[in-house]
Amino acid sequence: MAATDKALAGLRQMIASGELGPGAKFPPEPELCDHLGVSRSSLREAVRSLGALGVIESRHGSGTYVTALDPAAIIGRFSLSVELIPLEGVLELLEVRRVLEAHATAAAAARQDPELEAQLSSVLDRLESTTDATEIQHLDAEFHGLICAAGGNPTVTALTGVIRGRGGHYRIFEPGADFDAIKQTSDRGHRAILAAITTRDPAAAATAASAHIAQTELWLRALRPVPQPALP
Amino acid sequence: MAATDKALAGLRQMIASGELGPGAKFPPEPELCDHLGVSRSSLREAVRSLGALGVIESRHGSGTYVTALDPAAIIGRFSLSVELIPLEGVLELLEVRRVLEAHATAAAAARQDPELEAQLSSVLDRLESTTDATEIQHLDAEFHGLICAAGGNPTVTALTGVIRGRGGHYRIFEPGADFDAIKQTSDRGHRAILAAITTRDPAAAATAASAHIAQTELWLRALRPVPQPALP
DNA sequence: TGACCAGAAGTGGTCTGAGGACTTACTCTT
DNA sequence: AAGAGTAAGTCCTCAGACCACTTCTGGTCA
Repeated sequence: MAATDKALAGLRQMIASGELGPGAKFPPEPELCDHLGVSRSSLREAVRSLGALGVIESRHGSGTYVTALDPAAIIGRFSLSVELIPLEGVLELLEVRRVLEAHATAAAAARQDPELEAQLSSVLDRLESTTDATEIQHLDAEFHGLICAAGGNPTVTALTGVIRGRGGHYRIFEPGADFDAIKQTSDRGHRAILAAITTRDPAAAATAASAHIAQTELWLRALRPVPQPALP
Repeated sequence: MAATDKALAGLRQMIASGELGPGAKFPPEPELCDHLGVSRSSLREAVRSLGALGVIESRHGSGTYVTALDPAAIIGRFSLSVELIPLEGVLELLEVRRVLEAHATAAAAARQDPELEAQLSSVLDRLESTTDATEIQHLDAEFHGLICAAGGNPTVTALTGVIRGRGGHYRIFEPGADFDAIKQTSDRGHRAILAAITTRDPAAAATAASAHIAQTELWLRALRPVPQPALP
């Protein structure tokens, strides 16, 4: 077994066995090297691997710790890889988002939360009054993010957020021939979702959300823009 | 900006910009070090990070390559972190699986594929005739995996597979007082799913799959076994 | 007594250099 | 033309040194 793999397995085992729970601190690097039987370089590469996956966190000068192992945070790490997925794969991911977000939107509609409805209405007012692509993207993310959060499952919120972020790199809302038509269709979709939530109709909310995202899928399929995602 | 972060950003940028597409080969390590302005240690830690995320693959003696950037493969990498998530988080993830698998099962039912139905029936015959916990787990995974694959979205298949794998670490089917009752309920759930698929009823299939997984969630909530996942 | 500051110890971050292990391509032999 | 052997290219691992940051400790001063 390769040295780095040995270190990786050892670190994972320390967590899986319950020896180190969420938030626990690992021994110092030299001690871990002895314990795992690898050099410091190999150990550090293993630590980086688990760090990229959101399982371990190194704090300079302080130590190395197990993260909270919160599923939403771990899924958030996916954005590093999802942002590099080509368009073909993004379409597969959008189906996941469509299904999950329909579910979350239905749950949000069942909650009967006037404050949420006021927030959403405010976001839509701002969204409908702008034509700036970046602002559209941010407000769209806020709208859907608020709804997903109201759905009550942070994991769903994180997962849909990652996928939405990837889709946003393909700029549908570039000023162009179809801009007005696309924008109007999008705005109507958002209003339909809000209406279903306001009338506390989960089934209608799921349908509206599903249709709205399906529309996005159609635009992406049709546009097939140059797959050149912008990094943050 | 820290050295490793600089290397990480540089590597990602090379992929995101389109300079290196899926399957492309990176320059040798010394050359990359020059280009990115970091030492070999830092570069290698960055490569490991992207390797853990399924974006980059290093082949000993050959070179470092961009992976196929296939979303299913990238999601599969999640199992390394998901397998360490505590029970509380697993319940959130199971809701994701329930929603996605209901969707995939409905799609499978709409496909009208006699060969699939024969395969599923065979798996259930074997599943119903065993009481071995490990075999139950494998056959259960095969049953649900076949259905998800028939659903047509590999990303959904990968995602549900990762979550199912995590849930499997909690051994519901340990021989005990409730074993027979649990096993019978589980078997009935599987038959209900297969019946809906055989009668080509997507709505019934979605409902049956959703109910079956919801039952698993209930068992996990009730049992709250010692969270000691087994590593492969 | 309390707050603040300086130093010391602990810990991760980075760099350099060396040798080993594996893959690949080439060349020579049969 | 096929095979074995060789050489070049590349990643893997280790070791040691030094730097940067955090944390704790002890003392000082108001």
